[in-house]
Amino acid sequence: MATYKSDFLHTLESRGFIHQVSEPEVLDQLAKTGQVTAYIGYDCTAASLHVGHLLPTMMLRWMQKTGHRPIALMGGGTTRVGDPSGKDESRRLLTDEQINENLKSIRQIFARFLKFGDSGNDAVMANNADWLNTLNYIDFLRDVGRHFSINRMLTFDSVKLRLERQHELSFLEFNYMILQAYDFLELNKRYGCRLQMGGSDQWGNIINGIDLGRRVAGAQLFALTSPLITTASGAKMGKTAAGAVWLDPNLVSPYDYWQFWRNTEDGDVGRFLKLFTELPLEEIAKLTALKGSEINEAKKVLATEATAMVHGREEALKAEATARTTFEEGALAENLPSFDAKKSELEAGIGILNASVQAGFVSSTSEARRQIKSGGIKVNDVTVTDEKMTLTPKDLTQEGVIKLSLGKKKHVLLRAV
RNA sequence: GGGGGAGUGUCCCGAGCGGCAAAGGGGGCGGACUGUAAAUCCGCUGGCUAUGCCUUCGCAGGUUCGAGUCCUGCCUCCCCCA
Repeated sequence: MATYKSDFLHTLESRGFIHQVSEPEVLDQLAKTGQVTAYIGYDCTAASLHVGHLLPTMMLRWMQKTGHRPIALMGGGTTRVGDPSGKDESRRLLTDEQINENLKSIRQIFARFLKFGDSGNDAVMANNADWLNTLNYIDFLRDVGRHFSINRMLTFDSVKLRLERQHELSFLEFNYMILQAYDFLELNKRYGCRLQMGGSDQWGNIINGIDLGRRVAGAQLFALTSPLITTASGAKMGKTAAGAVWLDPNLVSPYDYWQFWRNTEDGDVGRFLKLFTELPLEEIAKLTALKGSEINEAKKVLATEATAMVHGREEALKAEATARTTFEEGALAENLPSFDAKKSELEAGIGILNASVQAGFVSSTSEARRQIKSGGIKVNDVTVTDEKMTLTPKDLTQEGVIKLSLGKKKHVLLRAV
């Protein structure tokens, strides 16, 4: 890889964000001498962003930090179509109301990463529904459609794979790549946007936009993609048993978010520190050099930094402290997740099976039974052996709570109210 | 339109002579070992008021003491012919 002269590309490169860049020298020169505007597209199929969105969002953040202007493009229009890339089945289509609601809540999450506004290199949030929804079909075909070769489109992986595997690919989905190319063109017109970034699977789509821009507007546009992130042991990143790791504190608490990063595999710590925190590289190098179990210190730093980015430093430190008391001191931490139980019910005795379900770490009493059988459930750090056991006021600790645990990592407090 | 094939445990893939809560994987969860890691090994992986009861094999009926398995109709997908 070339060594970049611009802060922007140099930073991305040295932190491991770059997979492919089109015309790297030209882009580097542009970024060095002036302000570049770039965008990344996000779909709005969910009401929150998750860990998988973190990497592209960090790219936007670094962009802004190095003096350039980021655009977060919300796919309010394209979400109505669905990207076929890498999927065998069509995405379910969402209603406009759903899409708009999702947009609203996602907007708030973005505000934590980027400074939005109207001046200098303030970030812009655009929504492609603004231009896609009002498209006139005939005009679009004539102005844009003529530049796309079906022959060529059929060779793109996203299409080819679907066809080879004999899976359905509707015309609607087939158009996705055209719309995405059009987005690039439109953002170029509206904001002078010249660079589109995205995951490596977006390369083909981005190139389409570049071609369209050259043909229609005579613009020189650029592509930059980031590598696909998997864990050292090959699993997809950001998935846990409970599903996606959301960035919304109402969906995944700061404590759980901290825990997610704390449990990073050894082999990923260095890479993740570079990608998901803003610590200087020298410091990361020091942390990565730690051997054996000392690497746990690096994981804590990763967890706290990553959590601070999304939930604020205060929440991050609180999560760190809670983890320290719970795991390292074996003591009871007040800030563990908790749920309430009525005092009267507790006096009558709450069955451990039901309590486990209420605590949220098992989904049925049957599962609770199984966990007890294999020694996975603890009350106040004592393994439960009898599934008929009941919790009573006697089990309350001095702090007035009962600590329920599943396995070694999941702890929930029952509070009597 | 004609001929052939497929749809299985609501995470996925996939076996299944009429006795089936249904083989085997993957994934996940728990246990052991560790360092809240990985790898490895062991156990579990429909629900419930639980030595029993209830609900599951595309959908709806039927045959049978008994149906994932046989029959009929329907839906969806794929292949070949038109």
